[in-house]
Amino acid sequence: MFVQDANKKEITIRDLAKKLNVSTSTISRALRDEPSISKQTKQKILNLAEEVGYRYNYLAGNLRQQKTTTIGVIANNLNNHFITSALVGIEKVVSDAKYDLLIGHSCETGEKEIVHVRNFFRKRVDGLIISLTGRTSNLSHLNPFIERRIPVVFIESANGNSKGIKVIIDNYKAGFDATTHLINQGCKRVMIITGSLKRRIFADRLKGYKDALQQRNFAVLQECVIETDLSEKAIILAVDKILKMKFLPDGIFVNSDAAAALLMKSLNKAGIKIPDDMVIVGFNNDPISTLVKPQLSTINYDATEMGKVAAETLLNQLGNTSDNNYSYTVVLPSELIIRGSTLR
Amino acid sequence: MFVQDANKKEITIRDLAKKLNVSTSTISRALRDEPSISKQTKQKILNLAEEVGYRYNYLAGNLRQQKTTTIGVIANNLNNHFITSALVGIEKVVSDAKYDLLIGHSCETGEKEIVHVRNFFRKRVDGLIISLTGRTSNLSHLNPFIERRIPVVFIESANGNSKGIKVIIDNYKAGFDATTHLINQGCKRVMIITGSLKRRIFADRLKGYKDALQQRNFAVLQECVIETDLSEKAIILAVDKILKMKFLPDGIFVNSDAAAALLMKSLNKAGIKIPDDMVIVGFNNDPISTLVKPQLSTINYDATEMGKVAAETLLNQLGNTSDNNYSYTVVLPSELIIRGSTLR
DNA sequence: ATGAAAGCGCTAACAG
DNA sequence: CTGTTAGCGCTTTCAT
Repeated sequence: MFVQDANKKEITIRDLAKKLNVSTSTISRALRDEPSISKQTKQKILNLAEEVGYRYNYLAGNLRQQKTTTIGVIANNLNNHFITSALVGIEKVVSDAKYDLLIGHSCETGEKEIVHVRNFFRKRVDGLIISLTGRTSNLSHLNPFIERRIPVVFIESANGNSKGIKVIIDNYKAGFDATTHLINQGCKRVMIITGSLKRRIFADRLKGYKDALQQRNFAVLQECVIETDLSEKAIILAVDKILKMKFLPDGIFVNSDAAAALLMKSLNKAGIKIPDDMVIVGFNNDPISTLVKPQLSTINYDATEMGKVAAETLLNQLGNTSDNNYSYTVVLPSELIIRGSTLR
Repeated sequence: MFVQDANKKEITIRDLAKKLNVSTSTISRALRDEPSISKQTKQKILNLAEEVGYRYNYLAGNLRQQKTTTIGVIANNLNNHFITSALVGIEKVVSDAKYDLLIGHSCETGEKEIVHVRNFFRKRVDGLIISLTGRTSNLSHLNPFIERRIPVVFIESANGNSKGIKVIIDNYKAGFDATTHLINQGCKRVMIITGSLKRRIFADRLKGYKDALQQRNFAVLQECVIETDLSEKAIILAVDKILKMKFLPDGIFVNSDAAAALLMKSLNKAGIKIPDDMVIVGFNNDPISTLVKPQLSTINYDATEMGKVAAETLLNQLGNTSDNNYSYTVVLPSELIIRGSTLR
């Protein structure tokens, strides 16, 4: 019985047309609810379609109309609370707008990013949302999109002056605020653990960190800037490095909450007490930041909202073939949240 | 200059055919590297295609071949470490196989699940991977897939005897092991905080919990089974409930690590010490389980591996129109990990 | 308000 | 090894 069903031929508008003795154009128009078709014929057609289980063939429709109603998302790291939260926002907006969401995972590797970009281009997505990997410096793989004015939105990953729309927070300010807070808490030796400085967001935060120090007449020390990929391994290594330092830092600005939590745990294990011996501020306000003890001070911003804005911005761009408005930046708010890890 | 590019017409195989004075079939065959075409013509064609920037039109090809090379995934909750880890595995296998991944987020609501299932059916995905919401009891929306023998894989959400492939762990055993461990740690009053019992996975764990108690001659108390959606709010409510109990539990089996971590924090706040006053075992071995103090005992299994297996199983099913092998269950290993939260 | 006809870009059966 | 032909299922002029 099931096998029978499996072999059932799909109903096409031609079948409907035949049964009702009208043309396929009429069927097509009725199904799309065009005003030119009379109420009665429309009703007849809709009823029959329902009855025989007709399903619209997007393959054919899309070919005819040369569009896919599909948005591509390329995530640099799906094991990341920020990205998945942003994805929630993107999915909501995109699916509410009746678009489909194609997803690719670059896994922080440049080659995979390129493969996915190419693939999405060939698959003719109507737009692209991308969070660049830390290793991406050359964006030429995006040229096919840019040349054709297919909207590209960079989320949380503005990269120099590339074309396209950037949705970010003010990372300079966030870095400045976090660092200033540490200084205000009495820190004399503030360290920063940053992600890849190839990524503009981290470079901006670092600049904020440096300016905050200089404003208070603190030297910016080479050894107090540790560039990592913020992975578990990298944090373990960073801890080793810290513990071997002649002068321990008394405050650390860590560019991710997950990394900050891990750092805190490792420092604890080495006998360093937070916040008594050292204070720590994280980034992102991940759920984890309130589950560790002490709770983490952090920079908060709404990742899901950022995803929504990215998707809305993208949808607004659709059909825009002019050069105007193709490239701009949206800056969303962020704030410092002070918790136990910096209070003593 | 860019605007010019934007208006550039797409090259088709017909264009290539004209330029080289061959037929479109030859072009088509050459591009697909069919052996029937001579090396020379192939080379000529490939060169020209490259030169003029030809891009294959999947819209046309897919229509012609009546397939999409697309897999749909419907996630019940993207704010969930298990799901996103599984997604990593799925994405890897699917994209390695040159398939595309369409994603939908049901957000734990049955209606959205239905909408996405319908949409993916109409979009003619070649297969579907789904993690059901806790509210899904009726699976009739999947019938269109099942009737046509389009592969459906349930991940971490076996539901009764529905058709399709299930990829799960032995939740009965996991529940049994976790509970037995608590009893072995001296607990006389073990509580379980479970997710929606409409979901088979939770029902199975509960069964394991009950059997473990009975095997040791403990009564199964109604008040010691709290059914929730494992959300933050629900856990806060559960804590209230616990604190008001006449006899406090001395051990709690919580069906998610995130919930367990939050529970631990709230109990701490109420002056209850873990593991001294109460021991806790979580589920999933989320990263968070090692970042809280004490570290959480938990049930470990590999979510990414589960995603991979789900995707591989699905791809294996493609093209199988027979009733054999359409429905079966894959059980992956899981294990209890003992950490500080149950050691006293 | 409806129909006829052309065609989106590709593939496949058949012929040679 | 290559060409001819027909068509996948839909939309869209242009008629009427």
